Parts: sequence; C-alpha cells; structure tokens
Amino acid sequence: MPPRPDVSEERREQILNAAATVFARLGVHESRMDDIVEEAALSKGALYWYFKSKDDLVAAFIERVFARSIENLRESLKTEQPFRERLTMISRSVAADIREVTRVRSVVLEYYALAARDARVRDRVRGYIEAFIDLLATMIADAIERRECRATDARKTAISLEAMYEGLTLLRFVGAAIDDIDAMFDHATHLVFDSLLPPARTICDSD
Amino acid sequence: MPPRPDVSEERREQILNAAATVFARLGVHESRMDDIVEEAALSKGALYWYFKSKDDLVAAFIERVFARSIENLRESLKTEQPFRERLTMISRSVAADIREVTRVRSVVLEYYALAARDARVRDRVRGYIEAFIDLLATMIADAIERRECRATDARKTAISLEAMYEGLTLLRFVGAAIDDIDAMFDHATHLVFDSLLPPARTICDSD
Amino acid sequence: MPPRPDVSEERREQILNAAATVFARLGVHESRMDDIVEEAALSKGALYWYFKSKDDLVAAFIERVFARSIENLRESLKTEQPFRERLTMISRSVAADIREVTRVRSVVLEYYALAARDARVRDRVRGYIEAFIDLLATMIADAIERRECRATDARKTAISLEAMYEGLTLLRFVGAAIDDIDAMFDHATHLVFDSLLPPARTICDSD
Amino acid sequence: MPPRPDVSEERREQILNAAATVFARLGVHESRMDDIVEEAALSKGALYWYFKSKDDLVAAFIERVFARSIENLRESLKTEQPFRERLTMISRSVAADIREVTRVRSVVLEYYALAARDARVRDRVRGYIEAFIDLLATMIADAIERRECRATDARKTAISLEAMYEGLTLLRFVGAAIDDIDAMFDHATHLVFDSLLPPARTICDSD
DNA sequence: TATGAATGAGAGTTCATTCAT
DNA sequence: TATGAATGAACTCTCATTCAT
Repeated sequence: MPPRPDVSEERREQILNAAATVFARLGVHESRMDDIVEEAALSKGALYWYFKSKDDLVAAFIERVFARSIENLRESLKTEQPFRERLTMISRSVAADIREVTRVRSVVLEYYALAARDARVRDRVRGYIEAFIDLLATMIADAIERRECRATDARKTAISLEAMYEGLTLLRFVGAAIDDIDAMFDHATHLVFDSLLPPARTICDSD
Repeated sequence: MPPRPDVSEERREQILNAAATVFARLGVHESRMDDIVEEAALSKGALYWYFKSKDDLVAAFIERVFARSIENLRESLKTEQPFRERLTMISRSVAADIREVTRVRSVVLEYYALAARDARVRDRVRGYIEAFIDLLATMIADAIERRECRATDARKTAISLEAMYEGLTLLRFVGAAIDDIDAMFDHATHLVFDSLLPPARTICDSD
Repeated sequence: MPPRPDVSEERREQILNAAATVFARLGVHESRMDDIVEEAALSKGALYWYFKSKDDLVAAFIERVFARSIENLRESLKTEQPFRERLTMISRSVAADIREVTRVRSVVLEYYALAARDARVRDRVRGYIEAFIDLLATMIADAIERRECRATDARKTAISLEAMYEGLTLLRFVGAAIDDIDAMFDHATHLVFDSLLPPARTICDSD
Repeated sequence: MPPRPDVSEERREQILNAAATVFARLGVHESRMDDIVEEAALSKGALYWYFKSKDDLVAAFIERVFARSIENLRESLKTEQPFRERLTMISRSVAADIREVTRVRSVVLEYYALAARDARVRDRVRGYIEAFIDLLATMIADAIERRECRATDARKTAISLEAMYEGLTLLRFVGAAIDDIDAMFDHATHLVFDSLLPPARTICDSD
C-alpha cells in the first residue's frame, strides 16, 4: 500500500500517448526514446521504469491499438439487427477506424513486418487477427442459422472479409486508389454481401 | 586496350540477389550493408559504386519485386478466356506469388510502412498498386462488355479484389488464419465471383 | 511513547549480509544497489539511510571480512604452544578461511585493485595487512627469543609468510594449480618452517 | 593482398599502448572507450574495427602483459647457471617486473577478480599461471637431478614460489609492508632457498 | 524511519558512408 | 573499377542517487 496515490496507470497512459504522437510523426523506427521522453515531459529513467525496453513500449502500444479496434467491433455487433445492417455497421466501424488512426497505421504495418521474423510478435498479431475473424465468423454463422444468408463456410468467409478490410486499410494507407473511404467500403462489403444473400428464390420471386 | 565488357548490369543483379537473400533473412531494417557485401562476395566500395545509398538499394530491390509481380499478372491475362477462368487464373497467380516470396513479403511490408512518411516511396508504391488495379479493372470492364458479368463499377470492384489479395497475403504473412492458401484464395475469389455473375435468369433456369 | 528499540545495528547487519550474498554471486562491480535491496528485503531509501553510498557499503563490508580474518588468526595464536605447532595452526586457519570464503575473495580482490587508485582504500587495506603481519612478526620474534627458531629478520619473514598465504589464496581463487588446499598449505608452510629451524647442530646430531 | 601496406598489427599495438596508459591512470573499470580513443588518436570506429568490445580489448591487453612476463622469466632461465644463481635471477626478474608495471598491476588484479565469475577469463589466467609454475618446476626438478637441491616435490615447491611472488607483488601493489623491493624478494627467496639446500653435511662442514 | 518513483549524465556499441590507395 | 580501413554522430539502455511523501 503506497502512501501516495498510485499513478502507475496514468503514467503508462501518459507515455503511451506520447509514443502515439511521436510514432505517428516519425514511425517506430525513426522515433527515438528521447523524442518520446520529451513528448511525455518525463525523464528517460521514468520511461524505462514503466517500459523495460523500446520493444516493450512498442508492443504495449500496439496492444492498445489492437484492443481498441476489437472493442469497437464488438460494440458494433452488440445490438440485435438483421445481417445486412450488421454488415453495414461493421463496414462503417472499420472505415471510421481508418480515418481516426491513419497515421498510427504505419506503426501497425511496421509491426506486421516485424512479425515475419519474431515469433512472439507473430503470436501477438495472430491473436488479434484471430479475435477479429472469430467475431465475424460468429456473426456469419448466426446469419446462416437464421437463414438470412445462404449456407457457406463461415470461417473462410470471415477471413475473406477480414482480408478485404485489412487490404483496403493498407491501400488507403499507402495513399493508393481510395479517395472516398465510405463509398469504397460499402462497395466492397456489398460485393460480398450480394453473394451471401439467400439463393435463387428471392431473386426469382422478384421476376 | 580493348574495352572491358560492361559488367555493370550483372553486378547490379548480383547485388540485388544478395540483397534479396539477406533481406529475406533479416528484414530491411536489420540488414547491414556489410551483410549484403558479404553475401554478394564484393567489397563495400563496389556496393556503393552501384547503389549510392541503402535507400537506393532498397528502392531498386522493391522495384524489381513489383515489376515481376505485375509481369506475372499481365502474363496470366494474356490468353483469351472466359471471365470465370481468368479470375481463377489470377487467384492462382497471386497464390503462387505468395508461396514463392513469403519472406520477401516482409520487405514489401516494411516498404509500405515507409510509404506513410516518405512521399517518394508513397508515389512508387501507389504506382505499382494502381498498375495492378488497372489490369484488373480492364479485365472486369471487358467482362461487363461481353455480358459475362453483371454491370458494376469496374474500378471499385478491381480495388476490392486487389484489397482482398493484399489482405490475404498480409494474413498469410503474419501467420494468421490461413493454412491452405489455394483453398482460401479460391473461396475468396468465388465470393466475389458469385456476386458478379449475370443476374437472376441463370439461377432460375437451374431451378 | 516508549522509545522504540534501536534496530540500527541489526539493520546494518541485515544489509551487510545481503551484500555478502549478492557480492559473492555477482562481484562488487556487477552488483546493483537494487540487487542488494531485494536480497535484504528492504527499500532503496532504507539502504541509503544506513549507508550513504555504494562505496560506503563496500568499505563496511570489506572491513567486516578483514576484521573476522584478523580475529580468526588472533584466536589461533592465543594458546601457548611451540613454534612448530603454531605455524601449523596458522596454516590451517588460513586454509580454512579460504574454503569458507572463496567467493567472497573476489570482492577482496576487487578491493585490492581499487586500492591502486584510491588512497583511502589503500590505507584501509594496508592497515589490515599490517595487522596481519604484526601478529605473525610478534609470534616469530617470540620464537627467536625462545630459541625455537634461528635468528632472522622477524618482520621480513612475517611479510614473506603473509605474502605466501595471500599468493596461495590468489592462486586457489583463480582456479590455478591448487587442488588439495591443506596439502599445499602444509608444504608451503614447512618450506619456510624448515629454513627457520635452529641451525646445524640438530641436524648433525642426527647423523 | 591489400594494395596498401598492412598496418593492422601496428594499429593494434597503438591501441593496446593507449589502453595501457589509460588503464594505468584510471583502472579498467573507470576507463572509457572514449579515453582510449583519444589517447590513441583514433576514432571510436577504428577501435571497434580492431577490438570487438571492451572486454575483448581488456583480454588482449592482459594477454600481452602475461606473455611479456613469461617471456622475461624464460629469458632469465636460458643461461646455464647453478641453482642458487638461477633463483636469484628469478627473484630479480620478478622484482624488476613489478617496478616496471606497478600501475598495470591493478588491471591484472581486476582481471583476477573477474576470473572468479567468468570461466573463460579463469581459463586464460590459469593458463598463464600454470606456464609460470611449469617453468619454475622444471628448473627445480633439474636442480634436484643435479643434486644442487634436496629431494622435494618440485611442483608443490614451484607453486609455493609462484604464490610468494604473486603475494609479494600484491602486497607491494596495495602499498603494504614493502619498501625495499629487492631486499624483500631476496629475503623471501632465500627463505625458501635455505630449506632447499642439500642437507646436513654442508652445514656441518662449515661448523 | 521508510518508501520507491523519478532523475539524467553518461556508458558501450553500431553502422551508413567516405576516400586514400 | 575496386578496396576496406576509418569515421563519428547517434543510438538504446544503465544505475547510483535523491526526495516528496
């Protein structure tokens, strides 16, 4: 029981926020611990008191980014809604994510690149992506069960969706091809959505 | 003194090949000029004779990777074939690309990350991706014109496809979710494909 | 409020014991104040309350080691005994010392090394060694007076003995040459002992 | 085959000499790589070109000190001489060593201290001391064979001698007890020498 | 007395780049 | 063309010490 109020958590936040600012400006690789120290208005020692290395800091930072993304998605899926609306909500949620954190995305990419050679990083990244995919797969499986969607491999489809979202984010991020984010996400989502509609009958009926 | 045969081009290839090996093993960031010098069995001076900086070398390396990818795709699209077969061919071409160059992919990712902060890198990357998208868009537009595919925004669809391929590559690369590359690419491609089939009639007929 | 019992002395002991453990494991140079704090199950502040610096702590620690060694020797010399037995006792006392404190010896060595450049450390070390030599010299002078030993420069001989003991300790410590400590110390002691026996007559008698 | 004359060896010497100067002034621990760089009038990079770490530099330095000591002793033992003269020569050789390298000795001590915890250092030190002992043991064995010296365990006696020399060096080094080095070494050597003389007869004759 | 978060100067080491030969 | 020893600015991380509580 420390006599002073425990400021550990807010110090960590303070540092993580400083890191976010600096990483966004310079990228992880070009960011110096001194830059972050200055941004956080702390001493070098304090930074190393809370994070035992730069790698540790980067990992914690990424963890936070991932956790928030997952949280956003989970929130979007909470309410009871038809499949179509849910898909749209997800599309919008991810699109919003991008707009908010475009610059931070470079850090995520550097982290992805790192995953190739560091098994621990790879495990962390995989964990996050699997969590994302699981949420989507569950939603799709539900839809199939409710006949809102034709029978398909829920997991493979979830992966495809996740891949498309990651891909669009990437394209947007490298400044390629995508001007109107919302329009693009909607188009992409409906491309998949159309192919998931319950088959034939509906269409014939409308004939 | 007869002019010595110009070895410039093969020296560049020699260095680029060495770079490929080293980058694949260590990533761009962790690769030292000395590592590449050693792998190429050359001297430091020679390396700097052909590439004026590490950035220059990385750029040349990436350029080569991109060029080969584009070339592969262009080759796949050369023959006259129905839309459906073409899509399958593309799917297989990209899947093959991944298998071949998984490790190199980390270099591409690092380069993507770099694109966020360096306008020149961004332009290069955008150029490559746009070229890829253009190829896809042309193919789709052709299909629409031939009524092999229902009317849709060809460019947006091409972007979606490209995004999905980039996304799947990314997922595969970070070791997430994808075990059977071919199956996954086929599923993803057909998801889009199904939604691009000419509407209604065909389906009802099969009833 | 009754005055709390003074825990100063036992706190100092507690810290010194912790230091002994840590120094033995890591050496002075590689031991961190934090290591000692942890080993002592105290706080950093408490440590600095009792010892004003690392140097201060090291000095106190060494002082204790020296004092104990001197005490051991003094104890060995207390009883009335012939010269020969006394020498043997000393030999055994030093040999026992080594076995007990081999690891601590590295701390002493580091301290010796430090003595080269720090006059205060040098004075401390000199004081200890002089005390040791004085004890030996007194014993030898006694033996001479009692004709148990031939006339010789008592101090120079004491120095030689002390040197040999320090030397053997050093050799043992760096892992060189000495397997059987007792045998080695006996051999060394008797080398000197034989040359200190009263001369000639004794030997001729035995002819 | 380098076009320029190979300066590697002299560069190493240059650095080692600079290290000797700085180590003598500050001790190994307090010596900064920058100090050595400055003393050597080189760049930090050059220093690290020839020695891959501070540890490596220290090891090379010590190696040189050891090698020279051994060489000195070997030189002293080359000429054919009676046992008595040889012992005196050794005594003088070691005494001279001390006078020359007193300050360097602190580095050796730090190295000895290090030996306690680093097996590789220990092996190096052991090697040197064993070499020293072997030289002495061979000399003593010779003397025994020639009846210049009474039968004794040559190796144990060599160890005792080496121990005494190391001990005297240590004492001198920490500023204790020894004012007249030569007188002290002579006394110590003859202490042992007397006990190694062939027994009885000689002594009785002189009565 | 006792705590432990905070300090910050300074350490060893790296590595892209240069340039005399 | 080609070499590789040399450069040095800049990096991450350490740890004895302090001081508000």
